[in-house]
Amino acid sequence: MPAGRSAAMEGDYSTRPGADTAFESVERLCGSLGITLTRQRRIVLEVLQQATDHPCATEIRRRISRKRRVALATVYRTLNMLTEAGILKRSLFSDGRARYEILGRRAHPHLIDVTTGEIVEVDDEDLARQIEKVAQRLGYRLVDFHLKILGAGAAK
Amino acid sequence: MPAGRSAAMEGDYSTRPGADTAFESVERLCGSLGITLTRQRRIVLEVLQQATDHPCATEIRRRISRKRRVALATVYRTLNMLTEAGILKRSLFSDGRARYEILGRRAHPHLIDVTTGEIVEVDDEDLARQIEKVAQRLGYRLVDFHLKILGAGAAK
DNA sequence: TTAACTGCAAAAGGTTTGCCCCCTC
DNA sequence: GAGGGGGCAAACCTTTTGCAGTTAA
Repeated sequence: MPAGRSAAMEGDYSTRPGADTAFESVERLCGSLGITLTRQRRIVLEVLQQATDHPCATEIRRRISRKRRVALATVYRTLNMLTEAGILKRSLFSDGRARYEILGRRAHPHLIDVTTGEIVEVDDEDLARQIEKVAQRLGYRLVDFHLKILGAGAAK
Repeated sequence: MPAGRSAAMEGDYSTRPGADTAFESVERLCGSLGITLTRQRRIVLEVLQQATDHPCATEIRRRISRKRRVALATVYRTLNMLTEAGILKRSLFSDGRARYEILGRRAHPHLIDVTTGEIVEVDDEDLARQIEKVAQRLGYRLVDFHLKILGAGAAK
């Protein structure tokens, strides 16, 4: 099991700038897809909206349960529904748990520090473009990609 | 669950050219790492050597059990040991099972046809180089990468 | 003989499902 | 009163582990 995800795990995840606006757009998206935004689903979305990391189902529930209460099964059902609807993105990391994020922006790589387990989001337009080109060359239309770069920290 | 992995699942996986030589080198590698190649471990390696796909633990055992017999726990223990030794590479795909391949060559992307579930191996030196550069730019030394490109088949 | 390895069965951990209640339309 | 959603607990599936028997150095 990964060692150091202390910061995020302790619960002090901060708010992403512009979260409100994004939430409204997700809400609209759900509406247009015919997904009823119940209390529980809204709560799950809120947690993901506020997260700056990629929480798993139990972690999402843990964050919820500070104040409110949603059954774990409901969290899973919500995550599955929203993933199938294309609103969330599910990623599998090596700890065996699925982790989720709002599919608000383009697919982006994750860099995983193999020494600490820390996950860093990467933004690189060139890389994304090149991946798209590879898919095209093989005769496919790029739908999405999952790139995990495992790196050893330059730390001393 | 993924739909079409019919061909490989039916068991008609073919032999990779040059498999014998490669097997000897794996065997040597195990020796130099102090890993005893028992009957069971050799069988697991043989299956992986002959595979052209990326079988999961139960699938490996299924292929074994045509003739011989290895306990599933042993398959798992072997896969873990060889993965930790750096001889195998474990990849997580979206069906929740870990799949394995012999780490004989450089890390390479997988293209997954989202319509059929088919997995295609991709070779692209430029892409690999660019991923390495990204890691370096962020201050890491590239250890490995996992790139899954999800594409929609150009099929009619 | 000791240490490593295997098999079996049970346990573990994440995820899904069945069932029933509740709420809404 | 029909239908969808949620809670709870049980089921499921992959993977791990404890233990006892076996093999090998």
